[in-house]
Order: sequence, then structure tokens, then C-alpha cells
Amino acid sequence: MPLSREKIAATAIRLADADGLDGLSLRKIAKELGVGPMRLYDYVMNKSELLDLMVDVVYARIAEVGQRGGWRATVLGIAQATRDAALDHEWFADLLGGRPHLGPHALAVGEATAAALSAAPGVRDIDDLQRAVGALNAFIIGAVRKEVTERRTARSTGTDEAAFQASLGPYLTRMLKTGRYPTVARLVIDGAHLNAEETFNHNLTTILDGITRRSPT
Amino acid sequence: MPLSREKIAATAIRLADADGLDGLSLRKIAKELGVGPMRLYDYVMNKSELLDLMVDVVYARIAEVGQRGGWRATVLGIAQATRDAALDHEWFADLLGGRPHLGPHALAVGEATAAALSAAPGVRDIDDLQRAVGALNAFIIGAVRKEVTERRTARSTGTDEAAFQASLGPYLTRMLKTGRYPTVARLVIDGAHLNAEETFNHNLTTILDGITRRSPT
DNA sequence: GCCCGCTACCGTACGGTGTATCCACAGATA
DNA sequence: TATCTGTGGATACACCGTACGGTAGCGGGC
Repeated sequence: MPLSREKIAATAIRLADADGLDGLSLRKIAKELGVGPMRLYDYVMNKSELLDLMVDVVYARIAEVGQRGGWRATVLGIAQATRDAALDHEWFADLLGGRPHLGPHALAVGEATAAALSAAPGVRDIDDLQRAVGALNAFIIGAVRKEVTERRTARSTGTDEAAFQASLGPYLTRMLKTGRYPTVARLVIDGAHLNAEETFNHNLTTILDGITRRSPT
Repeated sequence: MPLSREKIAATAIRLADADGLDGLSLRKIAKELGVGPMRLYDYVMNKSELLDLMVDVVYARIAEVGQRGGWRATVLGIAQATRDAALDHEWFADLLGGRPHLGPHALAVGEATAAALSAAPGVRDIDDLQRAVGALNAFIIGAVRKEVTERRTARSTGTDEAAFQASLGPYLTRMLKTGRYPTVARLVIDGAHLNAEETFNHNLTTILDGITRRSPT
């Protein structure tokens, strides 16, 4: 079975899922495929091109959700699929927003969201659409990144409060006890129970409401 | 003149501004300071701790904006300062949202935004506040990242349309000419003239409107 | 006064990375 | 059969983060 861009991307994704983006190296991918490291350069010109390839594979999965009933359902579907994909492939969140995503499937996702948003009330011309797409994508990127990093730190420290206080505590609790950050302290102490998915959807609808309810120029 | 965390962070920031985050290495920092690479480990335990240090220095500048007239002016000030900082230090955008920002100045910024938002109409309890802070930060992170990556690609390809078509063109224009991405094509062709700062502020107010105008539970 | 132990500094070395270059070998062609 | 071509692989380079061992200075116990 000869090598191919698809096979390379697939094993790279598997390794990145397991070891994270830092643990991913061309040598490991090549070893996993049973070839020398330099063979990969016959299919990919850079490591970053390989990363682009991986990203577009994930976008392919996101693009599968396709069109839903209305523009709002479509946008919600794409956003949730993006979040799901990032939770499955945390390295995807690391790459999100870091470089232009121009693969065919990424463009398909972009087209689907833009087309859906162009049908939203309050989006009248191209400038409105540009802004709406920008706002939505910015929120998705930021929210997904934040959730992934929070999950990472929660995993490394342990979820329960005791372990949390013990690991981040020595520094963070000392900081919070200075009294200089009362609101943050309240958020950390009282606000940990919120469901992540609900919060994501809630804020997403907030954004969409803000876009559609825009006051007339 | 002895070494110090501040001096190390300052030269690291200078180098990162010049060469980007990929071009930053402990060896270069040490050479710039006229010491051996291992000297840095007397002041910093990791490279990532050094990155945290650099990030917090930038947050110090952001924290300087302080409180403004009302909650909305304060939030706008912080968001704009964050954007300005990221445009001055593009590596800051790369780090944004990638790891928990727990430095004292980052906490100060978080406290200021949370305190401001807690005074916003429509934010009634801690859960509301948590969601509002999450939405706002997500947008800021995503928007700043997107703007920085766009600026980078614009810089590498050249701003004028001819150079753009020539560099990204061979692939992107071919893609757009397939007709599969009509909305994206319209955005790329017609929508390039928008002012970045205006767009940022516009979307920011959109988000804030969405937060405050939240319909009652 | 002398020696010991301790601390603060420093250079070297290791295992890893992405990638350029050279080399051997197989197959096809003259 | 001899040469050419092109493909797969190994080696090599520059660089990275960082573990480790040594060395010099200095304060304290006898």
C-alpha cells in the first residue's frame, strides 16, 4: 500500500490526538508508517502544510452537518460541530485562528456559514455580512480555545476542588486572598458548576441575537 | 548589572517582536544578555514560564487603562487596549487563549472586566456574569487572533490586489472560480475595504448589546 | 588560623527537532 | 549490454530545550 497525503494526514491526526501537537513530529509519523522521515517530503512540502492538511480533514467532518431548516439552525449546527471537533481533536483548537484556513473543506464551511448568515435579518449588505461572519467566527474560535485550555488544566490538576486548590491553590488562592480580585474570586469559587455546552450555546444565541437585533444605521 | 526576571522578559519580548515566537529561543535570549543559556534557568523554571512572564508584562500595559466613566466605556477601553497590545506584539495573539493567564496583571485585567460587566444591565447573578465574561473574552481572543493572522498573510503576500491574486491567487482564485463558494467569493472580492478597527469596535458593541439586551429568563 | 561544607555560577552534553543533500539501486531505453 | 533516469533511504546539519557535573568563592565550626 503506497503512501498518500490522506494516509499521512490520518496517522498524523491519530498521533496528535494521542500526544498533542507538541508531541507530533515528522519522524514519529514516518516511523508509524514504516518509512524514512524524508519520504514524507514527497507528499508535503512543509510541516505546516501537513498541519493544514490535518486541519482540513477536521473541517471535512464539520462540513458534513450541511444545511438545516433555517439560517439559525444551520449556524448553530456548524458552531456545535466545530466545538465537537475541537473537543475530539484538541490540537485543532490550538491551530484555530492561527493561520488562514483555505482548504476546500474549510472553504465549504465558510461558505455555509456565510450563506446562512446572509439570510439572517439585520444583515442587509456585504459589509453587514462581513462583520457578522467576523463576529461569529471570532466568538467560536475564542470560546473553543478557552474551553479546551480549561479542560486541559482541569485534567492536569484534577477536577475535584481539593486537588484544584492544592495545585493551582498555592499561587492562585494566595492571589485571590489578597482581596485585590474580589469579582474574579467570586467567579472562581461560585461559578464552576456551569455546564460547558449550555454556556456555549447560550452565548452563541446571545451573539446571534446581537447580530440580528442590530439597530438600523 | 545582574540578571533579573524583568530584564529577561524584556529582552525576550524584544526578540519576539522582531523574530516572532518561532524565532525565539532561550539561547538567543541568553546570547543577547551576554550569558550562557543555563543562566536563565536560575530565574525561570521553564520556557513556558518565561512565556507566561512575557504575557503578563503585556497585560500590565493593558491593565493601565483602568476604570472609565461607565461599565461600557471600561470594557471598551480594555478590549481596545488588548487589541492594540496584540497588534504591537503579534506573538501575544498567538499565546492568547492558549494557556490560563494567571499572572497578577492578567488577573487585574480580568478583575476589571468582570467588575465592569457585573454592573451591566441584564447581568443579574453570578451565572450571568460568568457567561458574559466568557462571551466577551471569547470574542476578543478570536477577533484579535483573526486580525493578526490576516495582517501576517497580508504582509507576506503584499497588500495590493495584484500581488494578492498572484500569491494566494493560483490556488484561492481557482477555488473561488469553481463557483462552489459564491458567498465567500463575494466577501473576498467586495469586502476587503472595511477598516479593521471600526469592524472590531462595531462587533464589540454588537456583543455588548447582545449581553445587555438578553431576554429575561 | 585552618579546613570543611555549602551555595551560586557555568560549560558541556544529550536527545530531540525540521529539513538539505547525497547515494545506491532498480527499471527503462538506446 | 551500457547508460540514463528517477525513486527510496540514509546521513548530516543547525538548532532547540534542558539535565548534569564541576568549580570557585565564602561563611562557619574546631
